[in-house]
Amino acid sequence: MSKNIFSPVRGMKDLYGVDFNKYQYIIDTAMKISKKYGYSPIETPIVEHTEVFQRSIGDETDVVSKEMYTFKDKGDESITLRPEGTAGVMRAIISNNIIVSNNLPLKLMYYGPMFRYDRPQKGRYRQFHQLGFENIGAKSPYIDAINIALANEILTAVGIFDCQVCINSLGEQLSRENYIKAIVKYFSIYEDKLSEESKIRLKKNPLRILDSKDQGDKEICSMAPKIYDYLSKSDLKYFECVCETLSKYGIKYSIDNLLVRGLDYYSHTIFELKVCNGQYKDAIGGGGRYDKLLSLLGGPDVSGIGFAIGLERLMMLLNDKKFQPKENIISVIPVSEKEIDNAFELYNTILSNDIRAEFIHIGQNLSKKVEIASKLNSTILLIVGSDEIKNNTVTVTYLNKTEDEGRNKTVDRNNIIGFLKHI
RNA sequence: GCGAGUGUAGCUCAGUUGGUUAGAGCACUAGAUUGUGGUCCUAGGGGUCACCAGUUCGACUCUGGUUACUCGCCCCA
Repeated sequence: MSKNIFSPVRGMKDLYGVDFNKYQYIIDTAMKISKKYGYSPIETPIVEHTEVFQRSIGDETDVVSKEMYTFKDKGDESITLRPEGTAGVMRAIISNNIIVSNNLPLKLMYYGPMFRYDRPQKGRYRQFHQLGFENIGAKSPYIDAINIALANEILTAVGIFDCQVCINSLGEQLSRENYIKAIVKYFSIYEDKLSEESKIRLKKNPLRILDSKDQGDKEICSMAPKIYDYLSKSDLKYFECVCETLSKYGIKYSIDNLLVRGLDYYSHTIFELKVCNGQYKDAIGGGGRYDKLLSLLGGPDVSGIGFAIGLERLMMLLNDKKFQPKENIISVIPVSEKEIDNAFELYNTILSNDIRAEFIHIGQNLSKKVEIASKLNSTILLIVGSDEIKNNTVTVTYLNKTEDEGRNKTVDRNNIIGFLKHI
């Protein structure tokens, strides 16, 4: 097919049918769980000042440097379609003066479309959806563990059971800086053997070398200094407490010293939720603690922790069959034009009793109308003809039954609502 | 930004070393005739073979370019 304006813009897609049902189900489930944990919903604008993302995510990250949808508006202001949710939520906290104190955790959840100008592929779109949670104000290993438990609970509730929790710690800023110095020193020795990408990372974002999927890089990484030797005593104790608490919760996790994050604002506990079911093995969610994010954006110096789940990736893992609608759709059918008004009256009565129904009056003959009803997946027909009107009855036909099973049934018109409610 | 693969009917796809009028299944429309659809039968509609150029007597088929989609890499959720 040649290009036409009726196909969506590259990397964008229409959400409807089974996928829409999956989306709705995930949001509903997450909302329910979020209430239990004391989160309240927030919806921030899709567009923010470009600086909001530059300052929080980090200028050097790929997300900011090459994946953002950035435009000049008519006032010559640089604005950006949000590539993730956390930055906007932090900005909202500051601009609405939502009170955050060190011992009063503020818990917010959000969901909606995010935009990254990236090459589309399986489970990745330029407009995609995330569901995220932010817990701001208090810093404690217990809160970190609860946050991970929450992420895990949502996935389990939705029906993802083969999910693996990977955690790591990036420590306080000073610990991290020392560690980065150490790995730069280490990787510089092997610079010639590193992949081309990692050579660039060495200068731009050395931590990301640890995350490389290149075989050669992996071998070099296996001998690299580990962050645990560079964490301060309190950092280490904090991390150990997070792990112990998770164990107490009964949450299986694995410590991955090579786990790093793509956004610059993370510190301390970071985690990722991976799914490994053979056909697909990638992170469907991830997050971590951010000590300096709020103050970076001009807010109070308060720590927070959050995570986000990629909804398209999650939806991909859900079984289509469970999300196909299967209800008993009722169709009201007048036999001929003479009965249209009478049948329409019946149709309205049904609707006013909050029962879903269709009114099928277009079609040359009864045969045609039944065919239309059938194509609408209607299983129950209410036939109104001259005989029915005369006798004040309705003929009920079950399209999913055979003649032998009692396909047709005559019901008194006055009892029809009661009859339908018991189906 | 890099690599690979695909593009033929509404959908899923065939299409012989290049040769008349490009096919199948499903879907669609009608035959159905006065109150019953789904399965069987019959007929019918529907294609600039993604686009542009080149080679050739002749191109869906070969070559080059463009474009779109899909899948990887990078990156990320």
